[in-house]
Amino acid sequence: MMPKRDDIFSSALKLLVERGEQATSMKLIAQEAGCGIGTMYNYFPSKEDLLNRLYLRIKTEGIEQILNGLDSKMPVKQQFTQAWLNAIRYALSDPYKHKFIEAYGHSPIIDADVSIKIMSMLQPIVAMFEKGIAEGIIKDMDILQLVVFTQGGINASLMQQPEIDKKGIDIIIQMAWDAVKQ
Amino acid sequence: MMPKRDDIFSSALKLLVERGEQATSMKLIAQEAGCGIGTMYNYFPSKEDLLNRLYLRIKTEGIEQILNGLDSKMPVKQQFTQAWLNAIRYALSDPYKHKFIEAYGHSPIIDADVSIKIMSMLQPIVAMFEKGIAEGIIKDMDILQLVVFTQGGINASLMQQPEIDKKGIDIIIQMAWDAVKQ
Amino acid sequence: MMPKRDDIFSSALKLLVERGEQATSMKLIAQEAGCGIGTMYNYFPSKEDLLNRLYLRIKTEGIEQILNGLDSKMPVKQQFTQAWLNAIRYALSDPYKHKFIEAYGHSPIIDADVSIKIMSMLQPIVAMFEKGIAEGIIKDMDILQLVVFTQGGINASLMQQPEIDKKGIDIIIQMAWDAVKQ
Amino acid sequence: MMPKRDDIFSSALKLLVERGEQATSMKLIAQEAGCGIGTMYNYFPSKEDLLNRLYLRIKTEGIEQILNGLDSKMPVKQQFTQAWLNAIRYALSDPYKHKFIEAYGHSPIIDADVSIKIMSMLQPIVAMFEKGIAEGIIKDMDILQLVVFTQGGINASLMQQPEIDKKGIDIIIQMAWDAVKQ
DNA sequence: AATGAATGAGTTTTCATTCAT
DNA sequence: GATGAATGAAAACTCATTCAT
Repeated sequence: MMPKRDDIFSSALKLLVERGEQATSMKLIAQEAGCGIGTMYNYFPSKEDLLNRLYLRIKTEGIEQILNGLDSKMPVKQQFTQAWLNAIRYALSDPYKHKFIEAYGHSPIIDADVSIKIMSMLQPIVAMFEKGIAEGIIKDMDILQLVVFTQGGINASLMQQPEIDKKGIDIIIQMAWDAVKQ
Repeated sequence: MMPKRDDIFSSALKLLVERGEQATSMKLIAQEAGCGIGTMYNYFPSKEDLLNRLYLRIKTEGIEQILNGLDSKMPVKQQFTQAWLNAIRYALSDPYKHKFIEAYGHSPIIDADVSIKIMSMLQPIVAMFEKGIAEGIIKDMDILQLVVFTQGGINASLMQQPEIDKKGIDIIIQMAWDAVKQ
Repeated sequence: MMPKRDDIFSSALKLLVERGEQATSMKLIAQEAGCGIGTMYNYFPSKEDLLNRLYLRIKTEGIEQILNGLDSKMPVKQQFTQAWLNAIRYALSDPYKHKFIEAYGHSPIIDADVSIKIMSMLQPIVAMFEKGIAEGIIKDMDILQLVVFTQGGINASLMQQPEIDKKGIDIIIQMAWDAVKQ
Repeated sequence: MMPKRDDIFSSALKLLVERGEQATSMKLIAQEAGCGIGTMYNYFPSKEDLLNRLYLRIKTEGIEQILNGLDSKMPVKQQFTQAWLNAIRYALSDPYKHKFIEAYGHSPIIDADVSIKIMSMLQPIVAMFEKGIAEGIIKDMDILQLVVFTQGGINASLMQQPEIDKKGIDIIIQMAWDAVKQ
């Protein structure tokens, strides 16, 4: 669609994860993307903007993956398992993306409104937890807390163990389910 | 003991959490600490060294807090509850420290050997999980994974909810226990 | 050809000779060259690199001048006279260049390999001395020593007497010839 | 006599020659001399002053060595040979001192009046040349030029060949003599 | 639209010098 | 006198951003 834009995104992603924000200059991103510095500024008005758009895109993509194939009529546990399996597969499919999200999620460079925008996409997950609570199979507590705890545990596991296998994934999802189940 | 060194540590902590590493210049840290820039370089040979020593100190302090009052003869669940209660209290007692650890734990500026040094301090926690597994009350799986998942879930919850109350804390610890228990 | 690069070279030359390396900041060179500091770093990656390239360029230029019009078929004494006349004229044509070479030739900031590169350019001078020795009109000794002594004497004279006249030049060349002749 | 002062002098000499002025801090000199920084400032009011006093002392010492055993009633050629032999022996006895003189002789950090003070000590050498000219065995020209050329040639040779042997020394003195003799 | 040389504010770091002990 | 921690001005260098081509 926008091949140059995508080149810039993927170069930025790679460099930011490998070297950190401080050590990743606009010049370096341009070189890696195979374009001039000036060109980058035709696509993104500033470095900050580039980072924010990159974050938004990756996070959005990740959430879409998570929600993929999720059907609100499926049993809650099956939805839960499916969602986290999707999440883990996405993280493993491109470790750069997962590391980027972990590293920049709390960075002051990411605008607060981007974080808010993202939360709103998780509505189907919220609905799933609501259903589970209504059925009495999930702990009756603040849903955001349920999501956050589960996500925190799983992400930490994936950061620790990027070469995880099928059995490891099943174990992690089991832990996540045990944490939230009634 | 070393009042100036401590001043530098606490200014750096405050500024790094509030503004991020990029936006925290050595000059700014010196001003906040009430000393000259040169003085800082008498204590720390570089900015990188300052960040690493700060990370090591806070992480060490945190682990000492976690292990505080822990007795290997206590029942496993009681140890588990005690340890995470300690951890949460430490995080809440100084939110800057907790946020700093979360933000810089995976930063490329923190040397890998610092992370390794820290892992070795968690031996009593490892022993606790071993005991739990031997007694058949904790999932029989890789202990590091148990620690990482639990810590990830709890930390994410605390970042999300810095004003958590007693009841919230109990709920989180309950989730953590359910995640690891057999 | 490269006007900006040349501007930087000539400002650096002037300032380094007039004020010494210590007192010649990159900022000062940029101001004198009429460009921004950053621009200088587009041409030279460091101050050290700038000094070495300046040294190499001036020394190369000087040797080219010395060898100018030199014909290996000319009588040895005529070659000798011509060569040193060339050298002296070059030194007098731009006293800054001569002073720079004298001041920085033994400076620790100039890389050893630059000095070696330069020596290899003096091959025609070496050939001239070889011819003179073979003809029995020049002292039969290590050629490098002959070159070094002569050059040392002449350079010292020129540093001492920058306003030297035609007669003074002839006297110096005479001294140099007497020093090496059989 | 002033042991600490001498310690400072010899540390400064060593470091300045090995590392250059830029890379030789007052702190480093103090460490090498085994005293505190403050102590150095009791002996020398500034770094510049230290360098100038060091230069003056070494140059004076060198000239004293050159003049040692020189008798105005000795034949001119013998005086000449003796003087340069003295000079070369001094240079070889402590290569640091020779290199220091060569490196800092034209440095802007050395005050002009120090250079003038030194010239006046060379009176016996001047007298020797005058005697030689009067006797018709030395070129009838400006004496300063004779001194400068000879010294320049010899010094350059010594810098080039710090491991020179007895035979090499004789050759150099021969060249110097040939350069000035009628 | 694409480019990259030019820019200078801002960064990390150094070091001569001071002064309280 | 001896000391060295404290200082901050000044240095080398970086890099996001601009703009003429």
